[in-house]
Amino acid sequence: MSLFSEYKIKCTPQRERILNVLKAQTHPVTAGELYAHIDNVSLATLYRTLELFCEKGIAKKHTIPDDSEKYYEFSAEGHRHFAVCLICRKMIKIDGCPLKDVVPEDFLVTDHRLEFYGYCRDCRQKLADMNRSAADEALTADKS
Amino acid sequence: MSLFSEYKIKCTPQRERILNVLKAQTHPVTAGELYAHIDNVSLATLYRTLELFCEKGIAKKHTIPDDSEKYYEFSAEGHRHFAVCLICRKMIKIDGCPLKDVVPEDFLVTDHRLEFYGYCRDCRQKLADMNRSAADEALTADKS
DNA sequence: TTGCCTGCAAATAATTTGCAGGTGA
DNA sequence: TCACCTGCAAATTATTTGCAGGCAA
Repeated sequence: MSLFSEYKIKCTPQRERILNVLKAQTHPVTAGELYAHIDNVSLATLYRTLELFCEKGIAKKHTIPDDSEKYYEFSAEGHRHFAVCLICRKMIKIDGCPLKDVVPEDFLVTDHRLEFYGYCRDCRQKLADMNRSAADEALTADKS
Repeated sequence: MSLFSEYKIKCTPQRERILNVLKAQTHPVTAGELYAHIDNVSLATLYRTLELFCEKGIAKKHTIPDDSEKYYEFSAEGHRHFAVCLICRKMIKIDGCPLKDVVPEDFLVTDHRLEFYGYCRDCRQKLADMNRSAADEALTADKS
C-alpha cells in the first residue's frame, strides 16, 4: 500500500515526484531547493503539497533563527533534534537524546535552543469555555 | 552609563522608546506588537533598531515553527528556553536547565524542540582555507 | 560639522490564493 | 462523473532598502 492510499490522499505525478525528492534528502531542505530538483511542478503546487504532507504527518516543517525560509523533511523517522550549521544552514540529525554525548562529532556548538510546545493554562481554559458554550448552543438548538 | 554608550551606539529618542518598551515585555514579542506600543517610530526604524540591538547583543531574536514572524526580547538575562503556546504564541520563559522539572506548571507539553547551533566541520575547514588564502594575499601584496 | 539616523515609499522574498481548466478514482 | 488538482498570475505578509533631509556628538 502506497503512502498516498495509506493517508487517503490522491496520488498524482506531481505529488509522487515531490515525495521522491523529499525522501532522497539527507537533511531538511527549503521549498526553493526542492523546486530546483523537481521538474514540471509549479511552486504553488509544491507549497500546497508540502503543506498537505505536513498536515498528514508525511513531512515535517522546521524554522531556524535568522532565516525566513522554512525547511522540510520527510518524516518517516521520529527525528526532531538537529545540529544547525550557522554558515551553510545544514541541519544535521542528532540520534538519541537526552543532551549528553548527543551532538555530532566534529560539530562546534556555539549556541543551542530548547523549546517545548503545547498549551498554556489560559488557552486550555478558553478552549474549554468555547466547547462548553458550543454544547450549550447545540442543546438550545435541539429544543427549538 | 547608559546601555547606548556602553555599546557605543548613538542614543536617539526613537531608540530609547524602543528599548524601554522592549524591556517592559514579559515575553518575546513581534515587531508588529512593538510597533503598536510605540509612538512616533516608523516601522523601518523599528526593524533597523531591532537588528542593531540583536547585533550588539542587547536583544535576542527568535523564530518558532509555523510562524513567519520573528519574536524579539530584551536580552539582559541569559534565558533561551521557552514553553511556546500553540494557540496564543506566548513564549513563557523556562528557568533553569536541564530538562527535568523545567516546564512551567500548568503548561501541557505536546511537542518539543532541541537544536544546537554552531559550525560543521566542512564550514570550519572552508573558513580556515579562506583565512589562509587571505593571509597569502596579504603577504603577496606586501612584497609588491 | 558630519556621519549616523529617520521617515517615507518603493522593493524584496517567501509564501498564499483565486480562478479556470484538467484529471485520478 | 466530480471532487480534488494544477498552473498561472496576482495578492499577501513580513521585512528591507534607497533616498533626501535631520540630528546627536
